[in-house]
Amino acid sequence: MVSNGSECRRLVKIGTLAQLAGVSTDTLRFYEKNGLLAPCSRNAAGYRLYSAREVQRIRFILSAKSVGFTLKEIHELLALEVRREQASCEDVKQLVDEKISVVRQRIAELQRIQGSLQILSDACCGGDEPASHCTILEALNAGPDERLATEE
Amino acid sequence: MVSNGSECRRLVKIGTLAQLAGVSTDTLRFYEKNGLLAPCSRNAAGYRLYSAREVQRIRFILSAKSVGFTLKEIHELLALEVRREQASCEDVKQLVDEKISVVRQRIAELQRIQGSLQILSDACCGGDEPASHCTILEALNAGPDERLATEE
DNA sequence: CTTGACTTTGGAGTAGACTCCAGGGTTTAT
DNA sequence: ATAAACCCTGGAGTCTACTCCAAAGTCAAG
Repeated sequence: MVSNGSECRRLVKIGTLAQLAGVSTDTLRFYEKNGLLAPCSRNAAGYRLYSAREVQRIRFILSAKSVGFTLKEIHELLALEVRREQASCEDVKQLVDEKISVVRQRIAELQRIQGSLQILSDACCGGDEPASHCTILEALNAGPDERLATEE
Repeated sequence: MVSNGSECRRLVKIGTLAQLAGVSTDTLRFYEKNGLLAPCSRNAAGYRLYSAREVQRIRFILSAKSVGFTLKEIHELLALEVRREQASCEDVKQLVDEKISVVRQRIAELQRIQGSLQILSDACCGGDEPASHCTILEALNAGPDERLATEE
């Protein structure tokens, strides 16, 4: 189970990386084909070998994916690279700042949804309000005002 | 204040709703076919008619979609409905609370990404740090904990 | 040395979420 | 009253992101 070869320098094969990341080997090859995740090297037999860096990379990919970034967008994020001495620095900064505002917007959307779900949850069983009926749309409508001011 | 049964004053046709929401009419019909958004009625010619309620609904759908919910998940969110007097209340509450934790997790992911992008942005041109090179992965690393424990 | 788990490539198939017709009927502005 | 603009249905096509072979090479244990 645990590889003993101390010569291995922590390089892992595709199956191990797949298990670490919780995806299939097919998915890893698919990501490679699409330029998201290349093995750092191959062994004599042509087996893909991955280092800790790639473990980190696949985790980032999955994290970004879980919040709705497309593979193309993730590719862009991963390609972002600041080199202070280069003239392109300003361009990169602008790009990054655009991404930041996208992310902020998404966080705001999620917070709205979370708030509505909280109202929905509070309206249920626990509260003393006369609400006998509530959906997420009505909760969204109720918004920050109008209703419970109960803070945690 | 009190909205009566017939809110039929301002019914719009599919093209108008599409424009309001910034999607195509095809998309609206697609959502209808998948149970996400039905017109509140049809006119004599069979044209779909939508009320303010549906405007709100499509906006919620798009908002949820933009943060990575699938149409199936959105369907579930929209189906969430609390009726205090019903026995199902506890079940619904549990479901809602599960959704809340999913949303919280996504917010946390996005905040991590945002933090990394901010580091990336700060590393660029403005900062006084000796960083001559920075990627989002390195920014992620630098972020909360300096290092991830590689479990093995 | 054999067995079985693992890896390779390439290519086909699938689910989700649209997107784009074709061939018709309806509404509206001039 | 007629053309432009809109709407209808049904079905085919597209794109993304996998997922699943098949045929063959590699490796570790017994």
